[in-house]
Amino acid sequence: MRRWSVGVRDDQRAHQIETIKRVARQLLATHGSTGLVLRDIAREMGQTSSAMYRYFANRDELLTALIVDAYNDLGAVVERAEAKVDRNECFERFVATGKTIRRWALAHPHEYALIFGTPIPNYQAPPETIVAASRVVLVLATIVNDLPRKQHVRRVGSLNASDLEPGIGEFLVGVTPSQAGRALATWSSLFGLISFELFGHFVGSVKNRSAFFEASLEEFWKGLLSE
Amino acid sequence: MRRWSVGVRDDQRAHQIETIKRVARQLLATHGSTGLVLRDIAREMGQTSSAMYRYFANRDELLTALIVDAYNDLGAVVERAEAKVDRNECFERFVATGKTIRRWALAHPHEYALIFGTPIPNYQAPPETIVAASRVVLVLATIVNDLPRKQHVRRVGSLNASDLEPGIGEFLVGVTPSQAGRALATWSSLFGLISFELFGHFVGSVKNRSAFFEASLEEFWKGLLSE
DNA sequence: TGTACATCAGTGAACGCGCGTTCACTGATGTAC
DNA sequence: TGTACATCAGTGAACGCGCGTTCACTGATGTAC
Repeated sequence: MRRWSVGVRDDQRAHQIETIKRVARQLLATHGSTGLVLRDIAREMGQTSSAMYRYFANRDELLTALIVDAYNDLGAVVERAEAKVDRNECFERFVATGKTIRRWALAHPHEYALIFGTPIPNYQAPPETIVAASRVVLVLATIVNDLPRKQHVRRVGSLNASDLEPGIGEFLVGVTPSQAGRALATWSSLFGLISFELFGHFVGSVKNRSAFFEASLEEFWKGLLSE
Repeated sequence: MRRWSVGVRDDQRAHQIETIKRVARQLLATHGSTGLVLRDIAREMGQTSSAMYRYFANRDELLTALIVDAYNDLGAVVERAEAKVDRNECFERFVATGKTIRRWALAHPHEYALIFGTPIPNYQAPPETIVAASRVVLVLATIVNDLPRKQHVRRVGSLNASDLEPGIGEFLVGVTPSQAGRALATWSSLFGLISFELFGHFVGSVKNRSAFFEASLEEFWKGLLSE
């Protein structure tokens, strides 16, 4: 029978897992996703590559852990930033959320690419990533849910209820499917802007990326609501 | 001195280069960007891997060729589709452009990822890719340029002329920088929508992706113009 | 409290594989006179 | 038109390297009685 109190060994195990992931994130940041090599992580830690298999069954499991962590890290940072804003100021909450997502993306470009960039070939994301992924989405959804006058959320013209998944009603409450569609499009636009910037598609056109992002963010909000 | 008429050898050479790229695109489509392996391409062609070096100095050069081709293919397809629409119907031209980009992306997901997804680590895009990249952008710019009443293009509130690169004025003519910013944001939103769909971020929320895209496209256009 | 045993972390060598790239070469095709 | 030479496509073997993963093992740490 397993002891239910957490002993020294368990502590060290958890600590070691954290170290592996920290080093992995470091390599990710310096060498890109190609640099995520088990042997390099072990070398960096002064250990053998086979030691890694005490903590992760294989490379994909480590990758999953990093993806889940990235979603959670972004989620936590955004939740914290958004929570600081007056609950009644939905626009300010939206701006804080957007700016925080962008700041996190710029600070962790490779982790951002991991979760919002090209899917990794031959890698199937397990369900646990979906749970972690929903955190940021939930922040944005809550802002819409907290709007005092929901009828002001613009509809997406020719969108029917059947065009969206039924589950969407649990996230976005008190709005019509057509309005939910507008919210989805707004989020997609937000991440589109960040991806375009991060992946180099504003080279030669946008100079002051922060100013452009923040100005666009404001317009996205205006577009979400009807005057 | 080189013969200026193109001989049989030159024809065959050009044909061989096309074959290599075609096979490479096939492998890209079936195995993702990881599947882009010189040895596999050669094997598929019934040749030795070293034979590839008659046509491409190294793997990066082939990659560049594929990227340039992808941009040009997308550009050509979009140009053709957009040209079919009545020049006076700017909205219809925008819709045709957007729908064609999406259709191409769905038909060539890995080529789309190559040019609009996560940048490839340790790969520096040479200037020739930028030229090819500008074709699609130009189509979208021309639609805005052809608008009869440009004052109806919405401005991006707090955007200054200095926030954009000066060269933007050569693409988007007759509009203020603030209006050009709105156009840029619209394009970014368009590609954001496609990337979100392709990279799996609408799983669990959007069911009928075509309907959602087309409905959103219409809203993007409305957002571009003030009533 | 002490002892026998079980559990776990980490080692080091090896397996099997695949990669991009080089190089000396052969034979076919084109070119110059 | 014929011949000598240059150019080119493609071969096959090899280099050097790195990868994920396995496996028998050693020694330290925790557990049960």
